[in-house]
Amino acid sequence: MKLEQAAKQLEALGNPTRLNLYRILVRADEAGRPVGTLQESLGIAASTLSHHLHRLILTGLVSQERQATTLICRANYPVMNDLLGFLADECCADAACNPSADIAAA
Amino acid sequence: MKLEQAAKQLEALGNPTRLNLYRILVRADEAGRPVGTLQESLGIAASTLSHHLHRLILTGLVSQERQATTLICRANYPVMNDLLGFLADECCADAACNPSADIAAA
DNA sequence: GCATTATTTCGATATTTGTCGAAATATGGC
DNA sequence: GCCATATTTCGACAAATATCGAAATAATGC
Repeated sequence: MKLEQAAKQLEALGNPTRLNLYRILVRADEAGRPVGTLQESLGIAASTLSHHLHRLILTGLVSQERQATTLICRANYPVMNDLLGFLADECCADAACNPSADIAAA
Repeated sequence: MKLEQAAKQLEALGNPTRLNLYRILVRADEAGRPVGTLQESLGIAASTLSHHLHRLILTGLVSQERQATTLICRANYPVMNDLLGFLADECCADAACNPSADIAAA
């Protein structure tokens, strides 16, 4: 069920620490960010960061790549695009999310 | 902080029952839905539904209007638009979410 | 293979969440 | 004012979450 998947991803983003984390990764773009520097930026325990990263990775929103001893984290844009697509298609069908089109739709 | 607000709204949508609920309300459009029919559609206890509705209302994603003894619930589109805007602006800056533009951006 | 650095897993704990049924409240009609 | 219907609030409880420090694992370089 697609709705379950969307809910999981929304839940993953629905935590201030994780949303901030995800935002940092998006801004890092293709270069990504090693886990270590993420920890410094966020100022949380390594184990806590690992936990949040794990949740983002489980939903597919973030991916990791090893480079020697460090792990590079990157935002997975296609997944976010799918999620935005779901919200637009399933939850904001047609003119519903476009106030100026309400009159035309009615 | 805008990020906190966005996280709250994402969290509100990040539960299968609430996402489903919100979807139903979006599809009901301007007509909205009384709490009672929502309960039938979702098949959950009235108190549970009330709890979920409360959370959606707290974030501004849903609003209610009294009509005699029944409460009509409606999706609040501008709030969803703001949220989508936040995701697009803060978290998917520029070409990041547009795969075809990656080459141009690099 | 050992030391070093990077990251995760483990265990613990306080807080939050999701769910229910029962009781309380609100609104309108008689 | 009382009754019927609609909805919320009140406990209660199991499950999930967020957080930490300490210990374990992974990977490289010597």
